[in-house]
Amino acid sequence: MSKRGRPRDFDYTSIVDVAMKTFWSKGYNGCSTHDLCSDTGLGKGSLYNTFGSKQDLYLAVVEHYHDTGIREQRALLECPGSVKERLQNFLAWALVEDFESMNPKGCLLINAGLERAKDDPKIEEIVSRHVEFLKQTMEKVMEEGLRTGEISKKRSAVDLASLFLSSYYGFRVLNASTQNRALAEQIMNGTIESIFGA
Amino acid sequence: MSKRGRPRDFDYTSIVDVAMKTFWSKGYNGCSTHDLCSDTGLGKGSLYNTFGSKQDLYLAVVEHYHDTGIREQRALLECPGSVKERLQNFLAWALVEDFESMNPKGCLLINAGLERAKDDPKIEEIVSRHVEFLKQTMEKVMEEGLRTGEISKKRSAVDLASLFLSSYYGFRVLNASTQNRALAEQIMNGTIESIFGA
DNA sequence: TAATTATTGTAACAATCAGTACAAAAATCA
DNA sequence: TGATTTTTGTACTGATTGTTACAATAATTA
Repeated sequence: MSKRGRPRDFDYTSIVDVAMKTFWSKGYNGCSTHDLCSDTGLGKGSLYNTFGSKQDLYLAVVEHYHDTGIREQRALLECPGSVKERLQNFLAWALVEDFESMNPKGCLLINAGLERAKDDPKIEEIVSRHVEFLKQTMEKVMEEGLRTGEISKKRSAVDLASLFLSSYYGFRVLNASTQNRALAEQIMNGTIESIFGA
Repeated sequence: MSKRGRPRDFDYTSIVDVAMKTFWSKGYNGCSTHDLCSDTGLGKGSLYNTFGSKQDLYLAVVEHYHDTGIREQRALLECPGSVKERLQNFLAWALVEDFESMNPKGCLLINAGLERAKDDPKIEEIVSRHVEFLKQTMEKVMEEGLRTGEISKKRSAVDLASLFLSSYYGFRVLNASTQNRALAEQIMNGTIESIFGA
């Protein structure tokens, strides 16, 4: 009972993956459907037949970034090891993303939120969902730190997670817009110190 | 010894101010020269005669935002009062900007950095300069807090300033992309708590 | 007043924009 | 094989992009 008609000769998710890089490096308004076609190798017919519109493809891209990103982030935050090590690894992972990977500009999710959330409620929804997931994961980590005594019990897990969340996104956007590695390392230090003391 | 020729019948900086709002709400790639003309009331002749190009006008806009912004931020951080009050006021000011003002989307400077720093080195330069100024101002405030004992002496002013800086920008971009006021208030709490303890 | 110099609005530019029309191609199913 | 169904590439659409050309306008200076 397979489908009739000519089968498409490309893989949906690998096209989304390529389009992701195009949107990532140029932004939504900064890249054209022509850019997307030439980067993916698809013709306009295939692209519009498969994804409907530039906006819909962007949604698929951001959703895909959320899916893979939240998995990666949870893996880092929920892996074995001390709480301090895990939070350090989380920031170190972001540092590599921002300074040593081929990935062009910071966190695609926050870029999408800043550029499109006001114009596209679905983008705002995905970004809010991702941030909420990430914050909850961070809260669990902070609770563990408080339970084991790694973190002084004077502060609540919610406050700690909120701080780490905002500091993390500030880290990402400062990295993307200033490319200042020395600053990045000071922020990593300052963030870890603020949670675990001197 | 005044200039010859027909004088322009508009004020340069007030046009920059209007263009700032247009770029702020729509982004660089998201607004057209037509948008800029209709918002400012200028014809294309005047606009190009005065500013040269869309890119040059954007540079003037971001520079102007930097000028006025750094003044406002320093005033908040260097005013009389306790260090805690000043840092709280700083975040409260950003909260009003992001949730209660007519200003459209977060901090124009960081938006400009994310959208244009990779394509326009002059934008990256302005953003880096602003961030550097702001961080130095924050460092002075933290030094004062350490000197007076408001802040526990276990941490360095540089670490504290770096943390506050990143948390501040994370605050701004999360506000702009999720419009979640409850989260914003948790971040304010978490940030202040992390500096001054429970 | 006459010469000079700058600003202004309008019209136009080629290029690019997102999206569509459609026929050829390629597969499945009967 | 022949009918059906989907994909694919190409050509095209009208609208918009950033920018320029230029003549009319309006001021100053001599």
